[in-house]
Amino acid sequence: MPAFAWSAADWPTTEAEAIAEQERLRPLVQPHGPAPSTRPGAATGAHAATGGGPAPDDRLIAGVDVAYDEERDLVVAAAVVLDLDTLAVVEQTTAVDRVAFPYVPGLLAFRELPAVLGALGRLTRTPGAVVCDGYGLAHPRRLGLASHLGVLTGLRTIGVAKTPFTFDHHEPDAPRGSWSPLTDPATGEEVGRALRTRPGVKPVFVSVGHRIGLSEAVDTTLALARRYRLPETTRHADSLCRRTLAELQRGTPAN
DNA sequence: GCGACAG
DNA sequence: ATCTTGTCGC
Repeated sequence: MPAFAWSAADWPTTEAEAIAEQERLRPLVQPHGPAPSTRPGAATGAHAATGGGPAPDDRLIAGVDVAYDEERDLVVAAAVVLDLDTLAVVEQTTAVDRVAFPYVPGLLAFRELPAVLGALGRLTRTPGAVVCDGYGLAHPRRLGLASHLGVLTGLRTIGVAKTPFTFDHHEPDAPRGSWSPLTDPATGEEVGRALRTRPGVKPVFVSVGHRIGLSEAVDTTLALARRYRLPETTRHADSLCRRTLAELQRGTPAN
């Protein structure tokens, strides 16, 4: 899945520019996405969905995550592709980059996506969907990390966050699979779901990224989180980017 | 102005 | 996210 077409030169530098970019991309998010045969390309180009690589394989699902070394201004991203049936790792890649943006609630995508796009671009296979560590439509301007990545790549994306952010929810019932609405206190609308992936354990927060519905996003999350609270995709991506950052630091001791 | 705030 | 000790449990 060759590198995606995006120029670092156009990446927002200020919060105002970043917010303007989110408003520009927001209308490009697709709820369920057209049938494969009529599916338009991503916002940046006709064949952006695969970056010019192989067609998406719905039997595969990817997970992405990043780790930081704030002191050296470094960010390491990891992309791990799993077989949706066996949850076996099919392929994994990493990418190192300079931190391109500070952490600002609501603008997380500008901090993490450059490196994530780099890792995804190194994959040989094209997954049918990508699970992100964060939110999708559940966002102040309805363009969280997951939705943003989806619009940029054309790939189907899902957002699975570990905390409620600024949203409201009631505790889901104890059984695995139970869920309750995640609502935006500002508008009252349902922006996602608090989902119990493990009996009696703190829920995860699922929201739609791009080209998928909330129910399917929830089903996919449950399929990926059987033994642990978090999806296997994010667990693998998390350990890989941390491991990579650690050995990178080991080779470049403190200055 | 103050508090809250994905990762 | 990262920092950071010990502790309970499979």
